[in-house]
Formats: sequence, structure tokens, C-alpha cells
Amino acid sequence: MKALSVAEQVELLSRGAAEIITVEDLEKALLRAEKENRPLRVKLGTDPSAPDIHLGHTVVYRKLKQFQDLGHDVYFLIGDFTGRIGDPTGKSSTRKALTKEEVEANAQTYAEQIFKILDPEKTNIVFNSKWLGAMSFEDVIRLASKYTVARMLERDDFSKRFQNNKPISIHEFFYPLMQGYDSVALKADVELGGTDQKFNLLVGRELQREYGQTPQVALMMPLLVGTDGTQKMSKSLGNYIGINEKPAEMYGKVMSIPDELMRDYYELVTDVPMDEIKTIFNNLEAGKTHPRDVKRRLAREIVKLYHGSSAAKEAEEAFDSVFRQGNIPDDIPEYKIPGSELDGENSIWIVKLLAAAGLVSSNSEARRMIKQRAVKVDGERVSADDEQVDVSYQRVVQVGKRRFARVVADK
RNA sequence: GGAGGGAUACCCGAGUGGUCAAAGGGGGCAGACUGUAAAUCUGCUGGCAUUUGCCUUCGAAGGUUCGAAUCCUUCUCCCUCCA
Repeated sequence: MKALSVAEQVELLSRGAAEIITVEDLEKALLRAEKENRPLRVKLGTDPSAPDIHLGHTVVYRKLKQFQDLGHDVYFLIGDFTGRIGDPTGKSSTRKALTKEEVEANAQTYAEQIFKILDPEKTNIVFNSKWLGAMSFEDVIRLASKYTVARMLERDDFSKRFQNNKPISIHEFFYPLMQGYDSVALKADVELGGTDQKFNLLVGRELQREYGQTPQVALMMPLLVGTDGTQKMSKSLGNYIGINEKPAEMYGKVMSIPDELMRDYYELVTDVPMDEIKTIFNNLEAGKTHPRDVKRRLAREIVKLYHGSSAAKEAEEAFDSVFRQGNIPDDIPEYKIPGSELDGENSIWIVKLLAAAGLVSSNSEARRMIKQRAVKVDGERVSADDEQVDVSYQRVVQVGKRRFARVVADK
């Protein structure tokens, strides 16, 4: 992996990047590293709350990995101190302080997940409480003196709120300062972040200059749009694809993204080389390939990264079987109906059955689903909500395309 | 410290005495179509009830009324302006 020229490194590192401040600085840093035979110190800061990593996070982790592969030092910073103070986004809810044990536990969980992408040997996990917690009030004032209110108000979020007379807590000004100081403490040469981190990354540059260091390169990656096709991927919006998800689930979710997102996904969360990606999409635009096949490949590539290629292949076969051919999946939950639920000797009312098997959340929903012609028993559509189902033998019940259960009387 | 505005279903948001289980949008789910859990179109979206019935819901608790999301009282929380 050695022996890549600076120009080649820059090209590689630029893949998918939304903005690099500045490319010249990056070149200089790489040259310096090469000349002094000293790897770059690359920093990524993260929130200490319980991690559940999804593809959105991986965009920037994968960029870190590229730096590692090029031989640079990676610092994965867990903002345990920052996280203890409060909420930086101006939302009203104050974050509860995490205990030391919780931080430890979260760090552990982080490690397990990020090492699916990063090389554990080459990753330094650091906590900012180490230096921020050691600062005296005097140190804090000194730090604060290095930045002005006017410059703080350059941040979009702050200036908007200021203009609209919305509250800005004093402590919120400290978030960028703390994060920036992290760069000083780590002597970072490069800091990665999402585009939403731009302001903070720039403050880092400023502070490093103030503390007599060479300002870090700020490398910003785009925020990955979630499966809904409009908002950034996040767990709370439910539009995410988790890296711990089962292959079939992961494959299906990728297949559900709008076509327009495919290119970003290829570029940001797969290892498919850039020139190949270009070919794929040239062919797509020229009508030479089918969009579905482009998406299938994408789904395979992503599943492969986290579960291996045989799992990816299986996931694809299962997907085709269920959604293209309308077959029943192999592994579907089984529900044994207790005798007390049965209406007759061996039969149960369809509405009750759907609810009992957990395929719907209420009897009313069961009725609705039947009315909408969404319910099938052994592949046969249920047309009325007063049917009795014979469950003396095993039946396959289906609601919609994705909800299945095997049911049988428990005797 | 003073003045005012607001809290409606998963979210946003209309509704100011009955026709309100509550407009509209978003989201979600389903159906059709298809190229896939894309796109598009259509429908559904509190619960119970094996068919037009009942129950619960409009920040909380009381009250007025034949009848309240709508009026009154108290309480809780949020926001804005002035100082």
C-alpha cells in the first residue's frame, strides 16, 4: 500500500468528499509527512451516546480507513467530556450526564462496531475528558478569549437563532471551542467530519493557529441520505440501514432506496472503484443496463462488506424468491395457537389469528388488512373478515408482501 | 418583574358549543402497476364489536350544558415581547 504518490493519495482521499479545506493544505501535509517520514494524525470526533452504527456513519469511518491504509495514524475521539455538558443543538432537552461506566460500555460497543471498518491495530481511541476535564476555569477563560462572539455568530445555526430572537445558551459557544481544542490537544493534521461539522472543524483550524500549530485540514463528507430518499440517515427517523442488521434485511433495505440515490451510495459506502462506478452509470444513462440490476449490485456490494460474499449471494436469492417470484421466505416465525384461542375444534377466526400471531397490532387492523385484500392463507386471498381458518395442520399466513407467519394449533 | 401567545391523533397543523374519531399535509401501511421493499396512481391509517353499534382520545383535574376539542375555574409545561 506504500508508494502512492502524493497526487494519487489526494485523488483517493477526495473520493466522495464534499469539501476539503484546503486541498493545497492536504497536499502540503502529505508532502510533509512523506519528507519527515511521519504519518499524519487524523482525527474524528464522535458523540459518546450509545452507538448503533448505520451506513450514514460509515461514510466518514470509511474515509478514516483510507487514511489508515495509506499508513497514517487515526485518532477516534470519543467526546465523553463534551457529552456530559448538555445539548449542543439548542434543543431544550438537556442531555443527562453519563457515568464513567456508561462511557466505558459505550466505548466498548463503539469499538466492536467501528472495527468492522477500521483496523484495530492502527486505531487510537481517545477520550477528551482527559484534557478538557483537567482544565481550570482560568484555562477555560483563556481558551474563550481566543474567539469572538462575532465569529461564533457566523455559524448558521447561531446567526439564525440570534436573528429570530431564539435563545442561545452561553455554554453552546463552548462546543465549537471544546471540539477545536481537541484538535489542539491531539495536534491533529486532519480532521474528518460531516458537512454539518464545517463550522466546528474551522474553529479547530483557528485555535490551532492561535496555539502555534499548523492548522488542520478539514475534510468534510456528505451526509448520506436515508432510505426515504429525502432526509439524512438517522436512527430516529427510521430511514437507516444498520451495519449489524441481518443480510436479508440489509439487502432489502438497500433495494428500497430511490433510484436517484444509487450513485451516492456506490460512491460513499462501497469499495467499487470510481472508474467502474462511472461506467456503471454511463451505461445506465445510455439505457444499456437496467436500474434494477444496478441496484442489485449495490445491495450485494454493501451486504458483502459486512457479512461476506456468500451471505450477500444468499440474501439476493432470498430477495428474488420472495419479491420477484412471490415465494414464501425460508425462515419465518412460527406461532402455535393455544387451545384456548381456538373457536371450534380446530379452527380459529381469521381476525383473531392475525392478531395472535403478531402480524397486526389490533383486531381493527386485521379487519382493515382483510378489507384491503392484503391477507393470504397458504397463498389464497382472504376476502371476508368472518372466515374461520382450519389450523389442525400448519398454515402459512401472510399480510402484505413482507409479513409472514406459520401457524398451527398447539395440541 | 410586566404584557401576551400556545399545548389537538406517530409528526406538522385546521377546527372556537352539536353534522367531530376530529380538515389538510407528512410519515407509515396496503392494493394496482412494475423493474425492487424504485417511480407513479389509488385506498387505509384510535380501540372493541364476525356488518351501520359501543368505548376512549384534543396538556391535567374539576365545572357549566340535553350536548364540549370548542365556554368557565384551577394546575402543569412551552414560547414571544417589554424591563
